[in-house]
Amino acid sequence: MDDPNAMFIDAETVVLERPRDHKAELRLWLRLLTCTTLVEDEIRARLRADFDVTLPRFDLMAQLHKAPDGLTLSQLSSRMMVSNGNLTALVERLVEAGQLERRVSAMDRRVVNVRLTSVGERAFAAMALQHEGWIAELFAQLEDADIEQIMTLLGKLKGSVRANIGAGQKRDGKLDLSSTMPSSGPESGHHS
Amino acid sequence: MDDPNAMFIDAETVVLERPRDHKAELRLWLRLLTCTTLVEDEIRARLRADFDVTLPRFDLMAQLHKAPDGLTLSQLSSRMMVSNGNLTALVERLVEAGQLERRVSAMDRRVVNVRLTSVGERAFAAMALQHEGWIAELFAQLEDADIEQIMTLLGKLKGSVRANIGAGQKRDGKLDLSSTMPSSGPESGHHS
DNA sequence: CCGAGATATTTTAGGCTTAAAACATCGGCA
DNA sequence: TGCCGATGTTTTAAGCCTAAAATATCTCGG
Repeated sequence: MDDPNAMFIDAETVVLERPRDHKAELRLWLRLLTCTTLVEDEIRARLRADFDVTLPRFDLMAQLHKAPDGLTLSQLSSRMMVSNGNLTALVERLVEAGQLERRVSAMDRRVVNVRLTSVGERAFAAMALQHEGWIAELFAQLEDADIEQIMTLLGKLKGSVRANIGAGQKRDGKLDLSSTMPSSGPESGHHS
Repeated sequence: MDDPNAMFIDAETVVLERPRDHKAELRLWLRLLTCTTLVEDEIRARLRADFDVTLPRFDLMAQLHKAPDGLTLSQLSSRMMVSNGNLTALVERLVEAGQLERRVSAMDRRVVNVRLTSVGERAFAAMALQHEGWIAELFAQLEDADIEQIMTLLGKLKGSVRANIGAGQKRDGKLDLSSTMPSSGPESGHHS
């Protein structure tokens, strides 16, 4: 460690030898979060002002719209990426409002199936039309090529995150089933 | 629908004459939201598991860490992009936990100034180190060039969204003050 | 000095969110 | 048949979040 060459170590070498810092990734994450929050808050405000509906309710209706045969609560929670217990009250309020109907499955009495009523379907159609326009408006300064590029890069990001989710969970002794699942091994070859 | 000229309208014309559809923008928005949610949920879970801290608390401490002289509640709410009333309870809990201290400004008794205690500063330092590593881990499959590219494109997106925020508020008869404001948005200059 | 607005924060009412525990039901199996 | 572990949903406790109203204080013109 008293190597006389030490005095010749320049900035570049230092960068190579020190644990690499990851400020670039951190900045990217913060920017991603900012973009999402900006859009989300604006859409939330407009949904409220024009339709008196909250974002979670709109999201729930959107999922059901895409599945005309209805969905179970578990399917909903997985697609909306919210916790299971969350849906109970959310669905309840929309049932009360007449926007959707809920019925216990005949096959499996644990399962609750939910679908839009025709009232809910019509209400959603009107909101979805506006919503699409709002997004287009907010994104107006992006060229078609920009959109395609971000889609691709975010696709890569999504893959990276998914591949590394749960990787840190070996810290404690909890069960790790991910290695038994297709395509999401924590050690799935990553080289950079 | 039964316009006799309809038979002569080709696909290109239809595209030009119909309200353009914006499915590409919509897909991009959904992907953006997915990426953010994936990262956010994972970071939230790790902060909880390793430090027993919530994401909003971490965010609050991060803002204060960047401002060693402390911040007012208004500055905090603007930087964190959350509503003002939200902060009262959030700050209160962290004060109780000894992580930060709150004092009424001597200059202006409406103003509350908040800063990290040395305990809070140390706690945050440990968390921030881990946090940076987690983000790097989740983003590991992105090359340096990818990161730079997404940063640029998201910068453009951010600009687009900011430029169009509030533009849709003239729809109904409600008061629109935005045109009388110097420039809306959290980053606009403040005077105190 | 006074009062009208402006500004900073807190309070209120309602809703969203999670993790974890509780409850209900199902399917397999001895 | 009777139990046991897995699965689907609800409940609970705590906290986060917003919009809007209420409160407190400041600034400034008269």
